[in-house]
Amino acid sequence: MSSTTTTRPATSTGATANRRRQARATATRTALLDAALVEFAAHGFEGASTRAIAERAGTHQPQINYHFDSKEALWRAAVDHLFARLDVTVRRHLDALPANNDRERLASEIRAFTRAVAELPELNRIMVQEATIDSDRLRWIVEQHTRPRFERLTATWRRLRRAGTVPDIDEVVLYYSLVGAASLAYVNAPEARLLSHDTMSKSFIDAHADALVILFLGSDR
Amino acid sequence: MSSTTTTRPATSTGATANRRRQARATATRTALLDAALVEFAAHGFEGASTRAIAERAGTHQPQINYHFDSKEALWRAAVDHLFARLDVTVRRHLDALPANNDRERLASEIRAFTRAVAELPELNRIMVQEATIDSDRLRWIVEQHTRPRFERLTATWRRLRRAGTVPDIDEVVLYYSLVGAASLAYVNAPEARLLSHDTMSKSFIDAHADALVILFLGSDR
DNA sequence: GTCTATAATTAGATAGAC
DNA sequence: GTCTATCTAATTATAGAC
Repeated sequence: MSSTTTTRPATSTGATANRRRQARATATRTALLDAALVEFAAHGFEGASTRAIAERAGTHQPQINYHFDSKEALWRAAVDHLFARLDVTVRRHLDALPANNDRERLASEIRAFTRAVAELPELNRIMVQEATIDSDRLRWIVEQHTRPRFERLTATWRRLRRAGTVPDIDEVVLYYSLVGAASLAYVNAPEARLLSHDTMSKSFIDAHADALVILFLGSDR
Repeated sequence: MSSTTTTRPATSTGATANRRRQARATATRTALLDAALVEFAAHGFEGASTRAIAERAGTHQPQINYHFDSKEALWRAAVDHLFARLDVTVRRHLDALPANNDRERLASEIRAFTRAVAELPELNRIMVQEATIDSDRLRWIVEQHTRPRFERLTATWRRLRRAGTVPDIDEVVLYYSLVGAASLAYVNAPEARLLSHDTMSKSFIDAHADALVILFLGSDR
């Protein structure tokens, strides 16, 4: 140890300093990603300022252009990060809800999805702000994230609909009705609060998840 | 007539000129309101620029501060204008759908509401962008427009729920599930188009309205 | 990698001619 | 009422010291 420090003292201290610098850099990157999610969700891509993002992350505005190439590259990295968290969150809630048959499996997926979107309101806020007008960002998010999930849900619904397990409803109608019904209470949580109800409480989320299963799959069947 | 023009020619031409100027002013105001709705819906309050709004209205940017006091005053006037159009549009669709009993009346209201939000996608786009974060604008829109409509729908649902006419679902859960299910397909219409489906077509809207009645009221009962 | 300073644009709002 | 010109402040991005 002392031999190491004596044989190459400069290199060793340089290495630990490098390690520290790199850890600090990773922390800055992560803080910027988290701050970006909040700001983009609250003000939209154009309304969010890089200064506000940097300030929320506890660092300086030029760090955004250093760690990411541009405001748009930061946005893409933040969205990737968010969808990865969605998958993890849905899976976590699914594991707690084992299912036996097709109907119970879809019921579990609806409950898990509802709990996940309640946990990650920023995701649907960003989606709804971007999906409102055609743009390069929308095209990117659709091909990267929306389409695979859209195809998976509509395929499942098509199968259950043919089997007569679910109501006779077109799959695109179903997709937007289900996603809209599951997400609006959390996207609009600040509004709901003003209307005198906290939609972020566990009791609301549980009642909401159960209600969606009843609405989309019926109470028994 | 010719006597009028000859007895007070200056006053008369001044009066018609005034009338023309006033008509032009009203046209400018209306054009600004319509342009503001599109821009605010597409980019949010902070993302929309007064220059882009004026250009879309075919006039110049300082006209906004002349006809309205500020960007925020223009936003409020545009939102008032939009909610007034919502009421007219819902009523128009309701008249076409007479109802006999409580359940049929609510079914008609769900169908009319769905068709109205499909016709006015800007309304829910603006709502979802403002309801995402607490602000003076959100508090204003909630007290002016959201709360009365919220109270009306939840009161109706409470009554039908007590009578056993509808599924046993909490009224706040119902409110956000129904509004979300009815609006997302139109709020996110550009995304839906990229996913290969035009949700603005009459056939989609009809299928959607019927599906929501089945989902929220059951297929018969 | 992080900081300060600043360049280059663009924002909302105002002044004043017509 | 409508126009051009412009003010002040805020925006994203870059340069360069450390």
